Amino acid sequence: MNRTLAQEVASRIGESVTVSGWVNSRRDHGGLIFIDLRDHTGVLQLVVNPETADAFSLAGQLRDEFVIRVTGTVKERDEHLKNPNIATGSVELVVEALQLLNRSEPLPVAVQDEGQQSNEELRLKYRYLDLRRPKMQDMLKKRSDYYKYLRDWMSGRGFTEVSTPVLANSSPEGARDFLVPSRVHPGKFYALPQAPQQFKQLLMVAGVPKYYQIATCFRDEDPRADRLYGDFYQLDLEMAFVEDGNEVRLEMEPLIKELVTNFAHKELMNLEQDGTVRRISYRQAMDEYGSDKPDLRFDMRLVDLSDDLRGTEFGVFKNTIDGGGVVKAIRVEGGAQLSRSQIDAFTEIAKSEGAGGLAYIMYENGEAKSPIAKFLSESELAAIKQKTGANDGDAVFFGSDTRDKVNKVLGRLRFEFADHFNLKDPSKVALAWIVDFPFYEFDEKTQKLDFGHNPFSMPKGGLDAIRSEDKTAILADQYDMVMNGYEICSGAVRNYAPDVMYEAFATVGYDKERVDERFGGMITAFKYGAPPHAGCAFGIDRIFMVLTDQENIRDVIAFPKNGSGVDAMMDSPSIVDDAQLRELPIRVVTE
RNA sequence: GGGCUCGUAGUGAAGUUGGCCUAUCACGCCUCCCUGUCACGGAGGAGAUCGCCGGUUCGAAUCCGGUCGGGCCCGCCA
Repeated sequence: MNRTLAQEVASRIGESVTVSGWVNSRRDHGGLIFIDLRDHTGVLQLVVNPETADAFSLAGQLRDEFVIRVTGTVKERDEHLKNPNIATGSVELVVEALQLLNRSEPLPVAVQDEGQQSNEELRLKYRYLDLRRPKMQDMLKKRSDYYKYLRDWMSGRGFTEVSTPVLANSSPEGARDFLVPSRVHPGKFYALPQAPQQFKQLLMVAGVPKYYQIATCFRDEDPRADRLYGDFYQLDLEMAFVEDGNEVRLEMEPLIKELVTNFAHKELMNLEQDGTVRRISYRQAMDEYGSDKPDLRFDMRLVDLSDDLRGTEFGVFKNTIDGGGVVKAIRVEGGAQLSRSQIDAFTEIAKSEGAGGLAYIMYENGEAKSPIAKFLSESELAAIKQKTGANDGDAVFFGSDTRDKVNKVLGRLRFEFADHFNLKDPSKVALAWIVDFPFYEFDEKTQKLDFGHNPFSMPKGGLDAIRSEDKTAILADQYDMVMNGYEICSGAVRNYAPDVMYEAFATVGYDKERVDERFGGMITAFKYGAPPHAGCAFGIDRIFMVLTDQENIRDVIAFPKNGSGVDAMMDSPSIVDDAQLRELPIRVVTE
């Protein structure tokens, strides 16, 4: 039997075809029945006449989502019967034989894009039904094309795809691991890799010049709208004989730019004159945008006014500055139109980030209106207006606290104001590399030095730098790519020198034994002629989410877990048999 | 672990300053009518202990306490 797809039918007028699919809807006129048949290519109207008695009586019993196979003749519709709203609207299939392949109970979720959409809890529980929706079918297809694009591109650039183990070793320094007990070695555990970090570096030692893999990564950390619980995918890559992060960045930039323009058909903005992706230091990103993953589709930079307000009469600012803090401001174009209650809402957001309040100035009719204006001198007001670039109709909001706190508060407000004023143009993509991350960071809570981002990256300046006095001033040749406010890539030039590695870990309190215990395999390998190398990993689910205008990463995944790490459809995680546990051997202790 | 928020027929919503709620509407479901609809139309019908437990009250979907579940955010994510 020849099988035809719904969308092919239009080109086969006069022919007899057989089509299978689901009943999308049925319109029973008593003496004539229309059925919209749906398959993965679209919808096709079937017409069933009383003349075909068997088919007609069966058609009357069909319900939504019944699975059928029909044979009939493709007929061009009379002009006045054509439906321009559907792709196959100029034809219909006059049914000669109808076969019921399977029935369906009324569905617990909506499977049509039009009209009501079920809540996500139900959509996830009945994901196999939710995936019937044309939007989801589209997503699955696009995602497949996307993966092919990635693989073709990497392969075309001379990268070798290597699969690394899924049963690996625990690395407690990073995210929480998923542990897998070993039956053969009672009491010992594998861990699902958070990333194939060590394996890919070992491939460099092995002499693979350019490695890549679409790698499954596992992390047992609480999810977010842009971060899945459990497992997710990275385009993981590494290049040998690279000592400068620029080499990796320039190698990979074109892929991301192509994805934006050729694959997603969006407009790139914010590029350098020479067409490369802009590079911003971590320090600059934090100071100017209040974030290490700024959305650069809009400007709205943070402006430091501490010097201009050093002698101010306004107590809050004065105390902050005298105490070593900073006063910064952000200009919101058109912000003067904000209502009292809207400002209150933004103030609440500021407070939730740790601000005491939210001072502001509204510029209206040539005047600076503000509850704090009376405390500020003419010259101070002039400096604020000039430095922020505020015009009539704008508003300026202030943050006053330690530098990090102010950056955090104003960075959040920048994000929220952009939402409020619709500054996030979905047709545009702004990319940037955030570079020069601090190698170490001082943790206020534990009062200890810790790695800033990635302990495997090479400190700029090597051994000498690590031994220097001010550890927090050491930079790493480490780079993140940001896309419209999302971190989509993280990478580094790696530390391939055992002595630098030991020293780097010693600074945060790891002795040689502990380093050997944790990363012994890699350190040993580095003793046998490890080439310098660098690489990175792209969060490809997240990129796909941005490229397809989704705000939740679960919407680009076939079978995602919910925010509690539960797969509502499969009901995992679940209890296992005692027999299984005994074999491992593991005992579950509950309170 | 913390903050905010949501939970009402199979589905999506309304009602939430206590009484007019014996809970409203749309889709879906069931019965019947209908030969050109395409979100077909028409007539009728069934379907909800208002997430769960407790409290306040003459009276609770509505107020209070607790609890369970979802979502977003903070922490966390080398």
